[in-house]
Amino acid sequence: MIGDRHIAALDQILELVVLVNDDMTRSLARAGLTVSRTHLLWELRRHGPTTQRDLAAALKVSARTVTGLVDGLETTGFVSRQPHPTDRRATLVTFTERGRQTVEAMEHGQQEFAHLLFAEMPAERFDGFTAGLGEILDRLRGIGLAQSQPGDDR
Amino acid sequence: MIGDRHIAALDQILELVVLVNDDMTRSLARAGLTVSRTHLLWELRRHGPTTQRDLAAALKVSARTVTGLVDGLETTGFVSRQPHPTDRRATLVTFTERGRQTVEAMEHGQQEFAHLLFAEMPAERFDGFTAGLGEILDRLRGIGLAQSQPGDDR
DNA sequence: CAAAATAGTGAGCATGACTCACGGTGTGGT
DNA sequence: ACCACACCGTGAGTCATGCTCACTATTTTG
Repeated sequence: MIGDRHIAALDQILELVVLVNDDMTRSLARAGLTVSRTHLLWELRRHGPTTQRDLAAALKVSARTVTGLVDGLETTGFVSRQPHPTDRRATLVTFTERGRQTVEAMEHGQQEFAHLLFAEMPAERFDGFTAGLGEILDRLRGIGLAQSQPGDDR
Repeated sequence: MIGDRHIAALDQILELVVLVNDDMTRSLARAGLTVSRTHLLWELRRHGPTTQRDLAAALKVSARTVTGLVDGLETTGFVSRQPHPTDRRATLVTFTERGRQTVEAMEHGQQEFAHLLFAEMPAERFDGFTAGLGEILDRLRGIGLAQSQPGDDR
């Protein structure tokens, strides 16, 4: 029956999630980073100097969590805290030179990773994959994600 | 150029990872579970009553970590510790009735989730997707996963 | 039978997430 | 102009997950 093939495909997706997660975590550890702290650096990359409050909203975590992430990134020299020019309550988080260079190196590494995954794939298969993936993403986003219960993770 | 399409596809994959992770975590929280504890339950489901040492090997974590996971699952009533019949050093971790029912419910939920993702997808697109996904998984597994540097996670 | 290996756990550490409470600052209503 | 309220960041404390080191109890091995 068809159902079995669907379950097998879901198992493949779950394996992909695990492999990609593990790979990212290892790569980031080599660079002296964690996944959460990297999220924060990417937000800085997108939006430039940002208050901790805005970072909390963008990363969907509490303000207290951002304090901890910035503490860590400041200790290891990737970002620095600057007073906000007009609001003395707020602090602006900005890249240090080292932080900026690290993020640029990560962007380059990401391109290499994409090349590694797709470079030798026939165009037809690549297109078929992205078409299916796009549809799956639409459903995941659309269903609100809150009702379904995959119940497991591999 | 083609490279841009590859990067876009990688971004899709990273979004998928995030969405699936978040959805799983939420679903499990509703059931009173966490990802790691669920891994342990699935191992019990596959292999029946198991020593903590074997669970540690299966889950690729330290023995000490298994102690903590079993502590939590025992407190919330999903598993119980039984003395090993022949080795008085070891303990066998077994399902409680509640634990067994919970895992069966999760399996059912996973089937619903697969149905939700794939049910209305044309067979041709489904096949194209799984073909591409299979090739990507082969590369991820094969490359050892340790050399590449995606550097980012969304 | 003594020495070495194994099974589980206590203690202690780090990360990342949360809440609650609190001090300092900005803003709006009267 | 002022006071009450809202907002920003952080200290303190909690929980889950991982780790190592040290220890006891037991089994296996030489």
